[in-house]
Amino acid sequence: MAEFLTPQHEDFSKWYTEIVQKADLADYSPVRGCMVIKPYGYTLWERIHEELDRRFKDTGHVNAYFPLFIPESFLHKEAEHVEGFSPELAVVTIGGGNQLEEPLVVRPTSETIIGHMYAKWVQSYRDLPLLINQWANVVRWEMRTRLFLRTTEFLWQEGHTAHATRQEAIDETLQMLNVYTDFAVNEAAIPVIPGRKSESEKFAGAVTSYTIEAMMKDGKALQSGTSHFLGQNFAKAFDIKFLDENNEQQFAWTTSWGVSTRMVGAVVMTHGDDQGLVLPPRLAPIQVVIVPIWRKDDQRTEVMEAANKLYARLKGFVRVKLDDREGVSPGWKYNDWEMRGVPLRIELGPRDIEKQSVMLARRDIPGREGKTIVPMANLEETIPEMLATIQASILQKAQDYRDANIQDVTTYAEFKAAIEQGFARVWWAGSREDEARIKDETKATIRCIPLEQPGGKGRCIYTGQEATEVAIFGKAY
RNA sequence: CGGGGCAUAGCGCAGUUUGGUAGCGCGCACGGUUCGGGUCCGUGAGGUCUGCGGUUCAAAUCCGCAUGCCCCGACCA
Repeated sequence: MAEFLTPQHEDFSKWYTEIVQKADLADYSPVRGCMVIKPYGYTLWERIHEELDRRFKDTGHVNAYFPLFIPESFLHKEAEHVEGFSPELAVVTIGGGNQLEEPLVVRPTSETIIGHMYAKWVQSYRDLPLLINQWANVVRWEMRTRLFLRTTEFLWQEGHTAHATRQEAIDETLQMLNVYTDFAVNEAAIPVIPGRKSESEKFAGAVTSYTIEAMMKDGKALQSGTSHFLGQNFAKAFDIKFLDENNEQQFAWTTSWGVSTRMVGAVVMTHGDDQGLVLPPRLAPIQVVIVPIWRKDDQRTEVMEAANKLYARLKGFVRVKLDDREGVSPGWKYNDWEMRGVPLRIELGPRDIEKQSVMLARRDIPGREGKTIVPMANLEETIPEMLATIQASILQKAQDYRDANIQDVTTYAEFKAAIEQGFARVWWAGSREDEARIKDETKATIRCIPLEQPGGKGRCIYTGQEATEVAIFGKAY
């Protein structure tokens, strides 16, 4: 068999670039660092969008839309925020042929303009909490870009909430982290580690940042969603004030949280194999593909009739596609749909029709072992069951892989070895500077301080001081 | 921004060293053959060789400048 795809073990990075394009997820655009999300990739994003949006609504949030352009001065109102984002801003200076009085930045994120609006909208504690999300594009002028993982323009959702009390805002921040974790595990089948960001890794302007960190198949970490407790930083910068029950002026407490099209990259790099994508059934644009098989013309009529009937039947309860392309062999189609990561394939030929059965092939188990013959009568039960099995199975596989590549280490030598293949979990009491030195020496950073802690005390891996928490280090995307 | 590589048909490349009618594979179109794991045969369409300037009888090829993209490093969802 010819090589259609660079094997993962040979060059994971190349594998990724190739599969994203070959599976029709995205293509490069004429503008450097930007991508075109193709229909198949966009449908996957739509599935992510739907599942997240459902969870946001369930937790009391509503959607709105804020403008793409932000007055440049807004960015300057929060000191850390401007420092963090200045290097990567795209700025519009000309409009309608005239130099603008004040340049407009293309939003890199919307805390500032939303802060400005919230200040207008919030007068009383009765106006709180404000629980708004927006689905939008944002622009960050990145040095190096990669399809889905880091592009100049990307799609995301950003939730922005304002609360009357500190505790309520903290609860919101953690609630949304839980929502992300739930989504990642139960929809994307990605076993993420929820945790807190270190000082140097936190969002520009946040008091505390939380993250869900995932391990990709090359052992590197991908930050797949973030939730920030912003304290009163933005409230003070934008004057979001309200009168409380005692008729006293208070600053609001705000949060923000986001998941981006990077999630698509996470799905690709968590489950994909040398055959191509492996999509979790719950997110897959196509869950089942029917490949008809015939030899002679009379068989063709018979098979296509049966295939069309089957398609009409399945359409009611799964996302199904009938591959009726002519001129390509069934074997070619198998490979083609495997590359696109379709979880389940139905092979339907004369032999099956005769026996009133179909051949079911699982994407997550390659070759003959993944094939079973099932009676056509039970497909309403068999297919959803099989999809659920696949979903559970790829989650388990990803979790086993991750667990096998997280090591608890106590010496710096072990640490260095551990981060060559995955994550290192260590006792940590170091400073921002210690973290920077480790990054220089090993390229690894604190991915997160997991919410789930072992308790007790230990010796800090770097400083040798007494430490009360463990941190997870890894090389990051 | 530093280092490296590349730019020739939709895609992947050869041709550039040594200047002389622009080629191969895949894909695409048409016809036939095939179809239970990437069929086979035939016919055909498709190129201002990234751009600008120079050398020359003659430039994809030599020289200069520019631009774009990819990979590796510092910043980042």
